[in-house]
Amino acid sequence: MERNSAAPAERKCPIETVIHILGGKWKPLILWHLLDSAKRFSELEKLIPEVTQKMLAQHLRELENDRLVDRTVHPTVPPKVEYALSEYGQTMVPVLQTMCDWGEAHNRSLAEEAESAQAIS
Amino acid sequence: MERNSAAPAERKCPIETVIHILGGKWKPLILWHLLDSAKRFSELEKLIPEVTQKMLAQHLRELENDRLVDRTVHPTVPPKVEYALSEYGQTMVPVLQTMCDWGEAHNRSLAEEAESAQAIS
DNA sequence: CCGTATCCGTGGCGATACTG
DNA sequence: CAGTATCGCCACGGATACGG
Repeated sequence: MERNSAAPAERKCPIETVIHILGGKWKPLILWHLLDSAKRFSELEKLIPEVTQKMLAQHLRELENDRLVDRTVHPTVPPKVEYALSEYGQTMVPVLQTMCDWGEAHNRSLAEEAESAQAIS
Repeated sequence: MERNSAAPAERKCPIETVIHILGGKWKPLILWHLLDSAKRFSELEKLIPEVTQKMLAQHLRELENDRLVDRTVHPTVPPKVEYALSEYGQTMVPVLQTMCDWGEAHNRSLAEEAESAQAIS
């Protein structure tokens, strides 16, 4: 591991920090799904069908280490574990939102481009 | 290549799009340095000493393909090439800014944490 | 000065099987 | 249900050398 949490490197631009923290393939998706409410492990698996158990577990660990999500274990049988955006994780919401807005606009402009290209042919 | 530009995958969350576009190791840094003014290839090399020519060239090409930067060739001897944030690239500024702000705040809270840990010992 | 070409190592990620 | 363990691919990225 060692790619997350307390990287000793000096970062000229703080953007690097963000990239580093949600640099996993599924990190943003996971956070996105946790935005509205806490989710169980199996729920996240269903919400993101393409992700493997390994990566889901690994990314959740890293997000937990970075204090962005809280992991709550209910001592029941069968075991029940819930993941929620931590108070600190809430501070990431504007970042997620801004990125999401831009992504939407970008996708729309791509769609328009494809449309006008089709109009030519 | 093939990792950038016109990915056919359906993206549930537009955040994926952003991640995809500035998913390179040096992309955010490059854009960051282009924020205030256009830069030459060699200037960017000096501003980001750790980056290799290969990666700098590769990332600049991808950013150009994604319409985020404009590449201007001055037909002089010796050749002079300038890279600038395109008009479309300007729309990315708020994203960069938000991420940067969060990164700063995060680094600060990490520093405080280290400080209080030191106070104990 | 501004790149491209080639070789190669690292690690992110997937697939599968196993455990408390 | 909620994970861990192990194996292996391959794309990302670094180093070096070469071309316009």
